[in-house]
Amino acid sequence: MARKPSAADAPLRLDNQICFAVYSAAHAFNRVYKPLLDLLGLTYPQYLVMLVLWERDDVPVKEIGEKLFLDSGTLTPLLKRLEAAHLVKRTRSSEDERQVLIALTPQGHALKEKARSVPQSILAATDCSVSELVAMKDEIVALRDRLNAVVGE
Amino acid sequence: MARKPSAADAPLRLDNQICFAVYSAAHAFNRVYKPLLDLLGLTYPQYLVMLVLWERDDVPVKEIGEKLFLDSGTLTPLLKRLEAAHLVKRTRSSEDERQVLIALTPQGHALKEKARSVPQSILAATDCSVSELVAMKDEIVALRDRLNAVVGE
DNA sequence: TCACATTTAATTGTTCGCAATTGAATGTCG
DNA sequence: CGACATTCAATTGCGAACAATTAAATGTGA
Repeated sequence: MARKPSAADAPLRLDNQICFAVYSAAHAFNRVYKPLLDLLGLTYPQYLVMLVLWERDDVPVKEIGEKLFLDSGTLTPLLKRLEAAHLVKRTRSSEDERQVLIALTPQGHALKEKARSVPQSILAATDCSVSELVAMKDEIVALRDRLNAVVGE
Repeated sequence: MARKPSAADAPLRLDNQICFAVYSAAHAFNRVYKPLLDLLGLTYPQYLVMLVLWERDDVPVKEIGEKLFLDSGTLTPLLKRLEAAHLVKRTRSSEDERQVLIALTPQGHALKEKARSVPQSILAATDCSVSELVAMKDEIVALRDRLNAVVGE
């Protein structure tokens, strides 16, 4: 039973799975980012949150979650760690007391300058042209959005 | 100080990051897999281990780790959970007592048949042609391998 | 043979990621 | 206005993921 490679098994072969490609590529990115982000004192998900805040400050947790596809169970402890590192401040909104607004501290703002060298280091590690990467990124985003549409976002 | 959108900020914008595309696509895949794998009683990483074992049985932990890019810190507890679920058996190799060999139980073997419908459901969720997916997969794998080469695998 | 390095899993501790629940604030509808 | 549902963040519990360390088995070289 299932001793020799069978054509019927092809869909279950690891190397044929796009999702394993994506899964393992995500981990590979993480490993490349790690030493760069260690210099900033950030983990990769924390870096993503900082990217959001460097674009727009004073944002409710909900909005960060929508941009990063993460929920409060992930974000609440992560944001508390960023607060403990003096990079953000968490304050309950006065208009709507259900919301918690996340604002950068001066140190959080300042970290942006140190982070500017990161994307270029990553680009070098990919050994790809910018146009290739943009094309791949657009394809992957389109795929992601179709997947999220199925789950029902 | 960084009030209006600046061209210098483009590399730090979330939407320009291929790695966020990959990261968020991996999570999107996970969400699509979840209800399918719940029927098998597996998590996604556990499913990956089972894919490896369905291809070749009686494999040392090390080899599973190399195929999935995971280390013993991740695999040891995961394999213990698969053993607790009666899907695999862990036995120390007699030739080399450092190695632990992972073998499928009859239930582990049988689960392969239930899993055959999974890849097709995923394919449907992507709303892509097979050839498109194969092309993307190959690109992503090539990128992953270049990234892993930089870290030094 | 014996000291030493290497290999392999297991362990410990920290951080994600998510499902499920809780509790407070807000919205809605009769 | 008042019962009810909804929204939002926090919390709890579990399963990854990985760095760092440990311990045992094996390999290597003097």
